[in-house]
Amino acid sequence: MTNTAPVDNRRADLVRVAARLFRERGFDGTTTRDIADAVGMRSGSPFYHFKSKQEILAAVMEEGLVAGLPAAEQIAAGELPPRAKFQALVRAHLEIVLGEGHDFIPVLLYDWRRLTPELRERVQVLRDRYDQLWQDVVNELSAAGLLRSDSAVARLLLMGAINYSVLWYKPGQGSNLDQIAEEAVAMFLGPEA
Amino acid sequence: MTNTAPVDNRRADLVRVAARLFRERGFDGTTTRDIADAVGMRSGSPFYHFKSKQEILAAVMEEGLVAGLPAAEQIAAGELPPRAKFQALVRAHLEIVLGEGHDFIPVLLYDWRRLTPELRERVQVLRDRYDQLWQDVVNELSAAGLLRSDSAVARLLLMGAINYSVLWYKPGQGSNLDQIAEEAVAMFLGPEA
DNA sequence: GACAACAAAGCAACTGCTTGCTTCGTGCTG
DNA sequence: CAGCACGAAGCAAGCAGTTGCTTTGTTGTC
Repeated sequence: MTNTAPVDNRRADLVRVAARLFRERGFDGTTTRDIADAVGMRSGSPFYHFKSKQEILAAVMEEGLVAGLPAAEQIAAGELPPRAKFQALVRAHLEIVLGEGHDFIPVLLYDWRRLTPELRERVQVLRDRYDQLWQDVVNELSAAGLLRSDSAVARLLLMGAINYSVLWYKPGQGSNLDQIAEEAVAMFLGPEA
Repeated sequence: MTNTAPVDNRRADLVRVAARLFRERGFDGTTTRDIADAVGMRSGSPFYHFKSKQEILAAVMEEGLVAGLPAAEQIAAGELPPRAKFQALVRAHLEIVLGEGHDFIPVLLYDWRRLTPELRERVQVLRDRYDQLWQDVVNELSAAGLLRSDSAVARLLLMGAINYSVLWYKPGQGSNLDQIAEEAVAMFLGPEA
């Protein structure tokens, strides 16, 4: 097997390392020198791979969305009954948001406003797919009588409850992801049929 | 009527203006010069009133908590039945988080991590009171059979759903605060008895 | 020898904060 | 009441460090 993608390893390194730093310290709290240091480059070299610091941020967010979408889309398009499907989606989302090494989506949640309008629009395209996917599942739940509403507000409240966990979840302390997913589903959908 | 409190108006101005700027642009996205400009001072003058930029941030957060706590505590200590009490608390919290000119708590949610450990500890004292108050109401709901769980995770999911609205709510566009409060209560507690 | 992938060096703007000084109302004192 | 001290509030100027980014040179590789 020949090496079909020999390059771009350093670029991928930059994105991965930037994601971690952005998550830990925030976008403004991370300098391009920090990122360069963390991958063993000099301070100007990242700009060979990216036009600007903001482009790195956008790349981090897109990486997270591209990596997370397939699993979520597979669940949403699957044949599970509504409640099980919802639980699977919640669990997958928790993994995306809180899983070890998964720094990309937290960065998106934290530093969305730091993107320039153009870059925001670019990333929004992927975000829309993710939101639509959740809306579809919410509509299914509502149609099955498991949820009171199928409005966009209902979806935003649900996603908010889960996304907000980036602010309080500490791995290996308190509930684990499975337990949180169960508790969330129980709270939103009420007792099991 | 003589002017009994002539002073500290400028300091209060600084806090109010800083809250607005911090909310709009974030803590790191706002310079001390921006704040000085907005109240008609020169760049160094805010440091007569505050030791550091971080102290301004802490003052903003404390202002928001001190202003919001009385109303919430009154609701929590009141004699309303559990469901009505919860709805009132949710509505009051939405006002604190989304109401016009209420920039203080959004700043707390956005830029909590920007505080130094010492200042964070100081503000946390007030935050704890607010969290405990919510936990009490959650426990009441659980005891009344209206909620599946009285765990801290349950409270965090609830507060997350509501707090997350700072990221999507646009005044005068879509649902208003009353409607959001109703929808949230209906979703969490299920149909009315 | 051409190109990808950096290093080396630095620029220009910005940032939080400090320092020395001025202005102005207030109260005290002779 | 004149004269003065004094503290609150802020100005003017600038320092020292940081930041994103650019420019030019170098090196390994196909």
